[in-house]
Amino acid sequence: MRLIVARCEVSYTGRLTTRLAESVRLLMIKEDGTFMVWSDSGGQSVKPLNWMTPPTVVELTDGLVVVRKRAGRSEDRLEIRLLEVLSDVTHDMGEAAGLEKDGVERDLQLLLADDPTHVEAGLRLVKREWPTDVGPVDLMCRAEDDGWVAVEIKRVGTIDAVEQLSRYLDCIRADPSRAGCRGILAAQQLKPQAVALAEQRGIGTACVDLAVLRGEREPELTLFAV
Amino acid sequence: MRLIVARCEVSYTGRLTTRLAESVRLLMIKEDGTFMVWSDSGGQSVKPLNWMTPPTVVELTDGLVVVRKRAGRSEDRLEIRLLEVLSDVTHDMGEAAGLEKDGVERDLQLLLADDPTHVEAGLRLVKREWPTDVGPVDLMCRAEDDGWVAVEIKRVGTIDAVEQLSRYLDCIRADPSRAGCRGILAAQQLKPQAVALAEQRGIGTACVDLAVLRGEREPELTLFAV
DNA sequence: ACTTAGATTTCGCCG
DNA sequence: CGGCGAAGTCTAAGT
Repeated sequence: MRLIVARCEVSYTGRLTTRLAESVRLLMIKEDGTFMVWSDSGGQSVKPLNWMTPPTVVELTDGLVVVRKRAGRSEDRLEIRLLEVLSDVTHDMGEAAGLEKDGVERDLQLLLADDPTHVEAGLRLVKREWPTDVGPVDLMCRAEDDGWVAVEIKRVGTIDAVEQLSRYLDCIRADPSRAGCRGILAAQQLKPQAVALAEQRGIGTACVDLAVLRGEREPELTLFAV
Repeated sequence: MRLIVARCEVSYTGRLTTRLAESVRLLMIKEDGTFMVWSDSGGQSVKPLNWMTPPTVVELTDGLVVVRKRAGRSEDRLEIRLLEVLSDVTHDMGEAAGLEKDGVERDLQLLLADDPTHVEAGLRLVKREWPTDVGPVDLMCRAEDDGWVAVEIKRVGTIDAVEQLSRYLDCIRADPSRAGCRGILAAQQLKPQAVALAEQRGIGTACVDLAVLRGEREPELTLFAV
């Protein structure tokens, strides 16, 4: 990885056109060809001002950096005019170990499949990823009274999720044996509008806590965790 | 901006939980408190492995960096165990000039409002952002035969855009005087599925070129164009 | 190869 | 402050 701190001007032409007036910025060039321009305190804190994803061609000649990339029939071009280089270092970082994630929607689905009672008391799983004509429902369950219950799981429950579950329910209820199927939207966070629309459509909502789910999963470990 | 290159282990707990095994990485700390962890060639090239947006509290004590942030009732926490610091430099970048963008959807809309004939020959603008119950239509126009035409503008025309325009048309046509209103989806790039669905629903499509729009903006140039 | 859906999406506008 | 839509979204999975 090469890190250049320099007073510079930047212009980009590609899908859109942008310009950056003279200022001190960080140019970050990764081994894989990724190129980024960073300011210390721009508007969007975790996003580079300009960037180009691999595959790129980087040319550094006489106070001018040109980063190019073929984009369909045209070309993406990032041009940096270097007015003063304050620092220019390169570090070999070797092979990086990948990021292990835990707690995304997939995990939420698995945990709730493991124990659907967190969605509604008495719920029993029939099948995960139950297929319908318009896509798979996350969980198909039976309620305490043996009635069918379709569960859609999201990390954030929005109005779109209610629409999605509604489409599934239309399909599911087309089968007379499941005409009485209920629907529940389960999410870590439920938007008020989603709750309102769900209520309007007779769809239930359940707010689930990942920590609680996890705590119930390995009861013996919770004693030592955190 | 502080740039630390170090062999380190990273763990994050917050909305989800992640772990990074020992490896050499770049720690980037911006003046505004933004904290990022970068590898040289991770999977997602233009996105940090871990990050935290301001406001953050950064503690660097004895081979351990702890970045904390209040997140609702809970706390986001990023912990970096430093095993070997290879470099640690700080640069003052002063005030950065902002990024000037040109060529996003907004610009496309303004250019087409200026000259709707690029959507369809003979089209005349009646109003930009014409209100309906389900949101504003980008352009409301009259065709050469004086018939109403609603235009939805996207940078990339997807199936969603066709759905959106369909909803608008339902509302617009509810008024008997505009029952015959046509719809056109105008985009820089049209997805084949969007074209298919549009055709199915009797909605027109128009592929517009930003460069051509821009070139035709000066009337004297039109004489030589095409 | 293309399409669909998730993301610690982020970010900006507008109420 | 919350909801909604755009983004140079990106990325990964399934078909």
